[in-house]
Amino acid sequence: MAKLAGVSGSTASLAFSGGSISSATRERVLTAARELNYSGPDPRARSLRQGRSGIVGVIIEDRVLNSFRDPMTLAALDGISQELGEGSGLLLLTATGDGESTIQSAVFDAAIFMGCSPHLARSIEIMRQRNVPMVAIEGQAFDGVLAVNIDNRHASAELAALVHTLGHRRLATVTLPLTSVRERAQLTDELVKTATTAVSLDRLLGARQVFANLGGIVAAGSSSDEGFAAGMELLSRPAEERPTAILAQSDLLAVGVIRAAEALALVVPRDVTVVGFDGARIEGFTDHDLTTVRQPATEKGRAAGSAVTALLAGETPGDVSLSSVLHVGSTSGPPAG
Amino acid sequence: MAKLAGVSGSTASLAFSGGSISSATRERVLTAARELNYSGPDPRARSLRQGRSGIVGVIIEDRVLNSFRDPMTLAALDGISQELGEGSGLLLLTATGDGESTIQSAVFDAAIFMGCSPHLARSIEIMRQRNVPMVAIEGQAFDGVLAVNIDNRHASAELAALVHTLGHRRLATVTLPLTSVRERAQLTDELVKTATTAVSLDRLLGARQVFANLGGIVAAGSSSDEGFAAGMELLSRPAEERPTAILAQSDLLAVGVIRAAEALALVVPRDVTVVGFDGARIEGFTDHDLTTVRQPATEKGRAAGSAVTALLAGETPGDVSLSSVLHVGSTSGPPAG
DNA sequence: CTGTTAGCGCGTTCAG
DNA sequence: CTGAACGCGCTAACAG
Repeated sequence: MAKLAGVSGSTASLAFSGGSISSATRERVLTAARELNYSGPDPRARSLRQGRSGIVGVIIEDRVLNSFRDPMTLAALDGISQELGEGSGLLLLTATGDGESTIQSAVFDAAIFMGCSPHLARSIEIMRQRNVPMVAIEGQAFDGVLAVNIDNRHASAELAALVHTLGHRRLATVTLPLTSVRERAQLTDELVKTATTAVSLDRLLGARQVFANLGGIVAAGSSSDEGFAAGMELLSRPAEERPTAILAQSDLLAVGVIRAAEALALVVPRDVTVVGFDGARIEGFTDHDLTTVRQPATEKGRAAGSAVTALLAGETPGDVSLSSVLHVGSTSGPPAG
Repeated sequence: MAKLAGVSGSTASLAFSGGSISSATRERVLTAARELNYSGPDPRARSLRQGRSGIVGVIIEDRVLNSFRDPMTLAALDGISQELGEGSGLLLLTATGDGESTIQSAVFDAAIFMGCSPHLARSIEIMRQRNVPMVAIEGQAFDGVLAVNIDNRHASAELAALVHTLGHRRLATVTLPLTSVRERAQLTDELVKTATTAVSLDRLLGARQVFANLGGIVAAGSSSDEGFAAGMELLSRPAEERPTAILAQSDLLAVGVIRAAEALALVVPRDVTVVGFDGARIEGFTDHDLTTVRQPATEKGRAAGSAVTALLAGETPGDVSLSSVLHVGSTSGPPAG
C-alpha cells in the first residue's frame, strides 16, 4: 500500500479526491506519492468501491464504420458526448446480438442503445436486473428503457401528404434496412412483418397512411450508392410504369436516387419528384435543395445524455419525443403531364 | 452473496467463467442464479480482481463530431474495432488537454491515441507509471508509446515531385490544422515552429523537400468547406500571381479547392492543378478523379488493434509503418501557357 | 483534521 | 471436484 510510505493511511484518499484536509498534509502526501511512483487511485478499485465508473455504454448493432458513416447517428453520438462532457467516457459496444457479448461483462453505469432491435432482449434483461439505467434512441420500446424518439411516423406522413397534394399517385419508396440483414431487396409484406428496425418501419407506416400499398425497395444501408442502385431499379422503366415520385427514407438515399435519375436522363423534379428524410448536410450535393424532413439529430443525443444524467442522479425522467420540421426544397413538384 | 443460495460457495465463479466443473453442478448453479435474479459476476469486482477490464481507451483531442466526420479517422476506428472484435469495448475519451480529464480516472487496459499532440504528456506519464500499454496512431513520438504511422513525409514529397515534374513552379498548399487551435490562418514560419500535429507537419515538410518555401493556408479542419474558403483566398488573384497548382493535405480540402476554382470559372486541371491526400471515397465527388495519395486508413486501425492485443499478451511488438500509394487522377496536369 | 475499521464482490489459493 | 479463508485497492463511516 503505497500510502503507508511517507505519511499515513487512507488520508491519501482525501488528498486525491479533494476532501477536506489541511493543505500541508496534502502536499506531503502528493510528494510522497511522486517519489514512490504512485499515480493516484486505481480506477478499478475506485469504481468497485464507489459503485460508479463514470462510463456510459453506447450500444450499436452494426459495425462502427456503417453506424457512424450515417451523419444522423454521428450527430447523435456527438450530442451525447456534448451533454455528458469530459466527465465521463463513452464505451462503444458493438453487439450483433448473437452470443454473449461484452455488454454483459463490461463496466458501465448506464447504457444508451442507438437504433437497436429487440435482438438484445437478453442483454437488456440482465442490465435491468443489475439496475443499470437504460436509454434507447429510436429503438423499439422496452420495459424499463427510457425512450428518446422523433416523430418518424408523423413526419413521414406529412411528407407523403405533400407529395399527394402535388398530384402524385404512382410512387415508390426506398426504405432503410428493416432488419439486421444488410441486403437490398424488394419491399414485400412478408419483409414488413419481420421488421425489427423501428425507424424504418415507422417511416414506412407513416407514408402508407397516405399511400396505402406503397411498395418499393429496401436498401442495404443509408448511402447514396444504395440510393443509386435502388433508383436505377425503380426508374429504368417506360414512363407509363415509372413512379412519378420516390420517397427515400434518408437524404443519402435520396441523393443516390437523384443521381440515378440524372444518369437515366430524367430531370428532377420535372420527370420525377424525390424526397428524403433527415436534413443532413451532404458534402457536394449543392445542385439541388432537397425536399426533406429535418430531424433534430444532435438534440436526440443531448436528450439521451441528459436523461442518463438524470437517471444516475436518481431522478425519474420521462420519455422524450422530439419533432422534425418539413423542408420543401426544389426536388419536388407536380407530376409531368 | 447470491451464491450461497441454492448451492455452494464460490464454485459459482467457475460455473460462470467456464472453469473445469461437472456440468451437473454448473446447471444447478445457473438455475439457482436465475431464481435469485443474479446476473453473473459484477464487472467492477471482476475487473478489480483480474486486473483486466476488457476495455481499450481511444483518445481523441477534438469533439466526436469533428474527429469522425473525417473518413480516415472513422476508418481507423473501424479498423481498431474489427481487430479487437466484440471481445472488448472501445472507450471513447475526448481529451482537450486542459485539466485533469477522465483519462486519469477511467478504467481501461490499454490506450490508443488517435492523432494526439503532446498536450497529453502528463496523462501519458501517468499511464506509463500504471503500466498501461499505449499505442499512437499518427501521433508525435513518445517514449514507451508504440507508434503506428504512415509515410506522410515521403508520400507528400512524392506527390510534390509529381507536380514539379509537370512543370509547376508557383504553388501553394492548404494544410490541416497544425495545432489544436481550429482557426484558418496564413501559413507562417512562426506557426510551423509551434506545430504540434505530426501529420500536418510531416505532410508539409515532405512537400517542402521539393518546394522549399512553400506557403499557403492552414485550414481549420478537414472539410470541403474549409477547402473552399482556402481555395477562394488563394485563387482570387490575377493569373500571373495565382498559384498554378495547389497541394491540399486532405481529399476533402482538395474537393473544396476544386469547387472554389470552379466558382471562379477556372478549369481543373487546365488553369490549376489540385492534388489531395488520403484516397477517401467522397460522396458526390464524381466529376473528377482526384490526384492523391491513397493511405491505408483501415489498416492503421487494424495495426493499432493488433499491437494492443500483443502488448496485453505481454509481447513486445515494434513500431509499425505503413505506406501509401500515389494515385494519378485527372486533376493534375501541366501548367497553362 | 487525522487515523482506524470494515467491507465493496469477486478470484484464488489450499486443505479436504 | 468442493468449501473455506484471504486479499485485490480503495473509501464511508466512525473514533480519536
